[in-house]
Amino acid sequence: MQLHVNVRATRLNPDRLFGQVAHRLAVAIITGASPTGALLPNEDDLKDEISVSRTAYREAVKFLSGKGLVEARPKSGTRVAPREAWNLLDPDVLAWHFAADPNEKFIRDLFELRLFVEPSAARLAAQRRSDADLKRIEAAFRGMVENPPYAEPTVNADLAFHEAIFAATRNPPLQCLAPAVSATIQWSLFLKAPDDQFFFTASLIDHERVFDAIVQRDSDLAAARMSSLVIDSLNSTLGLLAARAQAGAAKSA
Amino acid sequence: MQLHVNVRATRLNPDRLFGQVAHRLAVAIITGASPTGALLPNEDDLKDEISVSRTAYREAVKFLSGKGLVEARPKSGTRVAPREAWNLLDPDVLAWHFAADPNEKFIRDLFELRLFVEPSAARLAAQRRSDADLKRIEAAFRGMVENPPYAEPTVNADLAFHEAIFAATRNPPLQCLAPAVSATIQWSLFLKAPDDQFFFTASLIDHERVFDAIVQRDSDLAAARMSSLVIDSLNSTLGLLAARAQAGAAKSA
DNA sequence: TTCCCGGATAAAGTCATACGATAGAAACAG
DNA sequence: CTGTTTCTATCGTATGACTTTATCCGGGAA
Repeated sequence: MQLHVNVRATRLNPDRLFGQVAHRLAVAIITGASPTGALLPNEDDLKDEISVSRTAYREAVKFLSGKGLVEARPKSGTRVAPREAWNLLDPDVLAWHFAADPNEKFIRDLFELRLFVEPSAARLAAQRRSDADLKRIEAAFRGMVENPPYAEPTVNADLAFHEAIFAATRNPPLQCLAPAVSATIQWSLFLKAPDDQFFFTASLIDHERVFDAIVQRDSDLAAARMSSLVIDSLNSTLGLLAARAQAGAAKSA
Repeated sequence: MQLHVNVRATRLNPDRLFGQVAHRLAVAIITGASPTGALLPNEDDLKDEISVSRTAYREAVKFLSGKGLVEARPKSGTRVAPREAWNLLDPDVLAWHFAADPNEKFIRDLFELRLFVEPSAARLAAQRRSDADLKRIEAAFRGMVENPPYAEPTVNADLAFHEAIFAATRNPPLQCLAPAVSATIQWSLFLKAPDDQFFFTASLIDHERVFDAIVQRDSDLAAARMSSLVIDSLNSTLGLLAARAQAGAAKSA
């Protein structure tokens, strides 16, 4: 069975010019290089900066404004919107964060959200899953087992596993949170220590236990086990963040 | 104290031409008038349809593509994306739904999500609230009490109440779910029966109990009471939906 | 017949230019 | 110093030309 991945992947087409411009602007905003309230380069000036036509630039801005990153007000200029206005759960916005340094608070917040949502999703999945859902979840799990730890197919299988559970909830708005879950998983990978065999094996077991509970249609068990999975994942990620912070401190000293 | 409302309100500027076009297209997509896979009017043909320049049209499409509603590919055309790709939690997408007939499944799904998230949010708020948060929540609650039932200021106060609780969680990604909660509240209003004094009073009591729990920093209590609030609200809304369905059936019969 | 390749083609993407409208600053008058 | 006017900068919209890309389709090779 084919793995379902990235149904709700990023919408920005990097092949297109406006997409590259949008990416540049977005990263500058998210890293804080363009602080809140800063005027974006004037639509005429930007020709000199990145030799691109006003059209492409404006379409990039429209794309970003839809996600709340910028606010274009006629005559006064296009400004970076305050962070409270950003749609942090948008797949593109989540993805752009990977171009910035890891923000521990943000990652913790995402895990916190995940801890609220994903156990409930697992509960619903246990109640509502069809056989097709089950196959899809199982295929994803096997993808995690059969590939080398932390390799790309393994990570994709991990993402597919969680996506499949969301899909089994039959709740489309809830499924829109899958990208946020994916982001935390990708952060773990991004931060991964070279050979973390222990955490990987533990993670596999966590996943298997969730899967079994869903097979058995035991909703409370599924929720509880998903909680454990998320907490284990959080702890592992926090460990990696701490290690990274230590390494950074050592280097700068 | 001023009520904080709509921090994360819709980003579409209805004064601008491209905004009107985006709204038109979005409503057609969400109502299903333009079904999945349908080609949007060709960029050249649309001049005849809605006499608007290609520029404005294209910017509207970019805006919608960022929310996953449409997908534009050279040579093949701009198509309506499948619903799984839509960002249903985006404030604009939620708002556009109000232009369509109420979709009971969608509203139930939103309530389900709310039931997973908002009690947890109330729990965090009880733990983390500052005095300023408390003032903001209280101001919103007073706004609900002091205005006539179902009047606009009352509804705004209701929205502000829930937004303020999300704000008190200090978790920005979680706060991004506030628009989804607001949407359910606005649906209740939208469907409201003329004089539903009973439900309104019950709702006030629910809100007061949540507020008290947050004041007392009793996180479990806050979560439990928020659950009750959401369930009561769900039941009330389902009742309105049923009444509406009955009325519709009677009319068509 | 089937398969692969390559050109025709249609649609979106990009560019340059022009003009309109208006928010906000600057200049000015009281 | 304050209120008013003028002016400019900047976004919004329109238009036409050109570029890029993916699909379609037909022809030639296996």
